[in-house]
Amino acid sequence: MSVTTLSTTPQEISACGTAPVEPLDRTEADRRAALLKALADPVRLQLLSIISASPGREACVCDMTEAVQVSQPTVSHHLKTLVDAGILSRERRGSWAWFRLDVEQLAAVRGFLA
Amino acid sequence: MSVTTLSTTPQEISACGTAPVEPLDRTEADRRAALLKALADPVRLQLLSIISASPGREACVCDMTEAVQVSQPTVSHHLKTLVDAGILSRERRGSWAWFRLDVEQLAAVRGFLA
DNA sequence: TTGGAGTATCGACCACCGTCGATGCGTCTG
DNA sequence: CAGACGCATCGACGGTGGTCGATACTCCAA
Repeated sequence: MSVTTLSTTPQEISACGTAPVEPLDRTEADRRAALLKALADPVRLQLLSIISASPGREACVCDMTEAVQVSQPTVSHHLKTLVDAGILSRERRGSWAWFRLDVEQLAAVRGFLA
Repeated sequence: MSVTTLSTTPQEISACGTAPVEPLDRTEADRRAALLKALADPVRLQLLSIISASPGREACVCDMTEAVQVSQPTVSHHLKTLVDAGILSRERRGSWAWFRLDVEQLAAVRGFLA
């Protein structure tokens, strides 16, 4: 077969002269995008920074509502988003709600960003 | 000063008994959120996976439009988003547009996710 | 120079997201 | 028990983002 002949074998050559590369599976892409989307908000990054810097990587809501410049319902909403994504876990201790960082989930994000 | 006395010193104690932690600066949080937002889309993750797996970490648009299930304008739009975020760089070679991955920018994202 | 192929831009539509005030639900404390 | 406090949920609003078809732009080839 001549080098100028177009091939129909699995090792096909595209118009610009490169071998095609299979993209990431769409389902897996959806999963990863959902995780990144949960992280892609400035207020949520601030909340995570507070929790991450706190002893035991856990913090109480009352400390966070004072630290960021949004209303209490908005803080609650953002925390729920992070819990739903599996990045935080919620635990009630009496009147207060505590949130703990899931370090493995965050490590997983760093992993597929490599 | 008694332990039950509320303090107004910098080492204040909040209602739930922890020392307050300063959150991430809002401007820096905006910067990081913008980067993560650019990554937080399944189609963009698929495009990045193609580029990342290609020799030299660069790929031609024509290979990508065939690999993902969206229209050509949409592919162009997503690539522009990644270029604007500084994750990709664009280069024209004759008729074709090539995109190269900025590995340092990705490393920076992994860095502040630690 | 003219045609065609590869990309980018435009305009529009629809869905989703961040935000808030108001309100409901638990929990502790007089 | 009643009130107060901490937090979650609801409903609504405005802004943003993903998608497409149509179209303009750019470069190469004939």
